[in-house]
Amino acid sequence: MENKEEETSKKKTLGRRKIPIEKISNKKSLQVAFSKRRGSLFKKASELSTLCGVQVAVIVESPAGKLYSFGSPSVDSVIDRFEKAREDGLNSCSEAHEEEKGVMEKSNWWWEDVFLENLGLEELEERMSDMQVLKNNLLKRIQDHDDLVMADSFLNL
Amino acid sequence: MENKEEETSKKKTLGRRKIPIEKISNKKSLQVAFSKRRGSLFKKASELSTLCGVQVAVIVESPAGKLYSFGSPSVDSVIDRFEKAREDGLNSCSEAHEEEKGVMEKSNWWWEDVFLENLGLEELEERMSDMQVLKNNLLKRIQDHDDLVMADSFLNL
DNA sequence: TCGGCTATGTATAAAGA
DNA sequence: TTCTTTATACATAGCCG
Repeated sequence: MENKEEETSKKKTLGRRKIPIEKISNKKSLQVAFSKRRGSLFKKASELSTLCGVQVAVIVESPAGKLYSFGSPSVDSVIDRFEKAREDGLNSCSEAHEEEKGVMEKSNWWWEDVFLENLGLEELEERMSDMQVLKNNLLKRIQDHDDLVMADSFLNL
Repeated sequence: MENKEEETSKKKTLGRRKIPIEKISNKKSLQVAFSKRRGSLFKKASELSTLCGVQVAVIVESPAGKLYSFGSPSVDSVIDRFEKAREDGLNSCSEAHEEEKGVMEKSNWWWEDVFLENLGLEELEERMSDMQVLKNNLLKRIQDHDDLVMADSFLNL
């Protein structure tokens, strides 16, 4: 009577859980967290800009290496001011952030379970486009290794 | 009986109030809100960087016109990448404040969970090679698709 | 400006659709 | 991946000192 929830005290979810601020190991979780937090960060930046009437610029790299940005009124205008201010010297304050990259786990599968069979033209072309980005990232990484020999042979991609 | 808190309504404060997202008129409040939110924004940026192992840069102007920034690993490195990426024109997506948002959020990124950060040269080249294969599959699929569409349109004629 | 406090608004981890 | 739901963690407006 009183304990209407007694045996059915099965909470549908655990609700938000506390997580340590360190690189998320689970790829799926990391991707989801990235998307949500990137959106929230941009939103916060937008609010700060509106509430205080100030310019703001945010640039973030995705786990895949793609760059996303938000700027009010625009990223470029803020960057210009930043660069200009840095020349003049003393009217900017910055906070650095040292961090160590966690060791990425092995993953030699990639698109093992990627099926192209059931995709529409639009999706296929979308992936073709995405692959272009991935290719650029790969090339960039390879060049970082200061060995362009092999890379050149793949430039025909 | 119902208002058990009536006489002892000793709530010290009203707690957080909801405020509209528009420029704060009261100067004092604006200054306070700016300081708090700037700190929180930087903190969020830092968390995103750590949790997802990605680079982040944030630049904000204070109500007084001073510039504050946060970057991981540094504002400059991220700006450099941003500028460089813009030259290439391909791998960056941005949102302007008053413009339409979320235009480029549509791609599925099936390899979003692919991390190139800590791979060795050999692994990178291996993936480059794999990508060659995938590209061919993609092109073939697109070709097949086009053929089907072509065939269909012919039938309809 | 800089913190501290409180009550409430908001962000978000997990899981499922 | 995107959207929804749920419960909880975290952010923060208004006040004080």
